[in-house]
Amino acid sequence: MKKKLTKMITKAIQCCLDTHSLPFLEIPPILLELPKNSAHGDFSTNIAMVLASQIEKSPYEIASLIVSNMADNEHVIQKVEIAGPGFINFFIDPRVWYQTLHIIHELRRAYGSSNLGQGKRVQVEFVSANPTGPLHIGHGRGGAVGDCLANILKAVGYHVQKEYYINDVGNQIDTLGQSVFLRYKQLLGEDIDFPSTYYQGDYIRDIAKEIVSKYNRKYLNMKEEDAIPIFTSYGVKHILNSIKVDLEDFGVRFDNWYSEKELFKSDAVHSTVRGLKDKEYIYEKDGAVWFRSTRFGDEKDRVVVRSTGDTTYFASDLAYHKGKFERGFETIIDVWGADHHGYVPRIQAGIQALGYRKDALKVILIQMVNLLREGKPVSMSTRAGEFVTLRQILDEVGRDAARFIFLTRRADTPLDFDLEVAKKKTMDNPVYYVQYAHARICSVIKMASERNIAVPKPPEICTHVLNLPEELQLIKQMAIYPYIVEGSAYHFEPHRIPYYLTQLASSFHGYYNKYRILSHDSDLTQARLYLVAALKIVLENGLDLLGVSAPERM
RNA sequence: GCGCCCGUAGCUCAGAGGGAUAGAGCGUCGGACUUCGAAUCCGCAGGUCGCAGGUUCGAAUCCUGCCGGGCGUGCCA
Repeated sequence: MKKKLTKMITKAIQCCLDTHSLPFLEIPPILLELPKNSAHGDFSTNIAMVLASQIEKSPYEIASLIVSNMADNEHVIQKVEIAGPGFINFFIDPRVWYQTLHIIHELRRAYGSSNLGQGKRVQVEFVSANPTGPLHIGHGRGGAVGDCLANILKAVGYHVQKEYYINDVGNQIDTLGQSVFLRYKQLLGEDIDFPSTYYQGDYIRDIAKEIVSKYNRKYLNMKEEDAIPIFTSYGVKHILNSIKVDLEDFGVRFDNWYSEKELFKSDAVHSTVRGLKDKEYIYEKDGAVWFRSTRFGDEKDRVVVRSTGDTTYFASDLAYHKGKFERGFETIIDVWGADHHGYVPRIQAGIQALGYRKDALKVILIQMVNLLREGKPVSMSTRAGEFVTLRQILDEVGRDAARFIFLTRRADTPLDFDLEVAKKKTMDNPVYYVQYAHARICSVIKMASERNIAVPKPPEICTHVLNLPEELQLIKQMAIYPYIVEGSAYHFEPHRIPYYLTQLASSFHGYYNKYRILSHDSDLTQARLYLVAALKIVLENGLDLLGVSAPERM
């Protein structure tokens, strides 16, 4: 519909140019918006005002010219008005809106999908928590956003891969191995002074216990430098496994798990540094090796090889991102915690130095989650090993509520997550509001079928009896769903989907309370069933993008 | 100090490539179930969009400066 109107307007302007009723000018992109106020029509354009700034004619005059030159061959427009400072408002013929019901029923699961992405390859990397401890609530938010974003991009026609980057080498991992080893010795009766810089959580002890029960005192007699690597890899494997289980239960499944260790094995880290050296982006100072990121706008140069000879995390990241492009992704998306935002300029400098476009990388920053219970903050201290894990959230509030709440607010604003509110089944918690709309529709359809009324097929339907303002409103809302998905993809903003779904559910609940779907009027009953069945499809598709279930009963 | 993000109703937040009269939910108060699910609906109240300038036909939205909050600013990850 939008495309049709755009085309008609463009033609009308072209027509004005041809007849010289408008002076020569370049036709700017025509923006059609959906007015908030229904008195302003179904679509509205400001094109006359935009043109007025280029030529000496009043917006009203230009608008009149455009309108009088418009050819509505398909009779889709019911009425056109010029209003306000020069808006052209279009009122669409209801028959056109009824078409969208047919489209929804025909496309079903595919309704809302498009080919915006044209099959371009995109990678979304998210969560990527270090395998040194269980996932916490912040990872949950990142997981929900990354997963949903990937779903949305897929829906608009990108070829998407979801990846988890495993930082399985480096200081933190070494510390993990040492922590487990010390707990192991402690369990076997040695008197141990456990350093405060080591991982304090109970899960470390659990891993040590497991090793004791499997291997008993075997590693006690071994030299420490031989034993610790064994504890390290055992710990990593164990923790990574529980991370996978948690994510699975959270409904997040990755296409690929990428190991930093493999990056070293293939010599990618060092060869990336060498490659940069050839381009003179690398120099030595104070015994360390530096990357000249200031060349690309970073505030200072960054170390890639420490004076100890160890490469930095940043060096790995350069190699990792280079590899992403080499694997054929045109766009790569990194979902990071906002506390890493200072890292963005240097990694962007990096990919430019490696010869890729700065905007080929999009970093989505996820703000922190404030965990509350009944309005009061829940204390969390990573160092003391006291934190609320994603597992606990899943057990307490459930996957659907957790995901929906994570996705309802913009990623870049801090989020208050109240455990008690998340369990409530009221409008504090819009998950159930949306799911309830879906369940209600299922219930109505079921009731209808018990009365031997099936959801009708398109040719049997008299959609024109759907002439209530609420019904047209619902149809129009469903009609914009594909635009919502596209906009959400274009701006990398998943939160638009839950917002839309809540509005859609609200329109439905209002309609449902005011009118009856099943009545003695057979035509009307059929038409309304057809309407709500379409609504059910849209709700399902939307919830599916969020990774939230659409229950038939609740 | 410098950099990034955020300041919208009492609270939590939307506001869709500048658009017309800035919207929801919660909370207050008052109403609606013998009829398709009351996890719902309807109504009332609530605002100088942090402040001050600028850009223009038009700004919550873009630019500059200030104020307030968060985060970052390692040869840590």
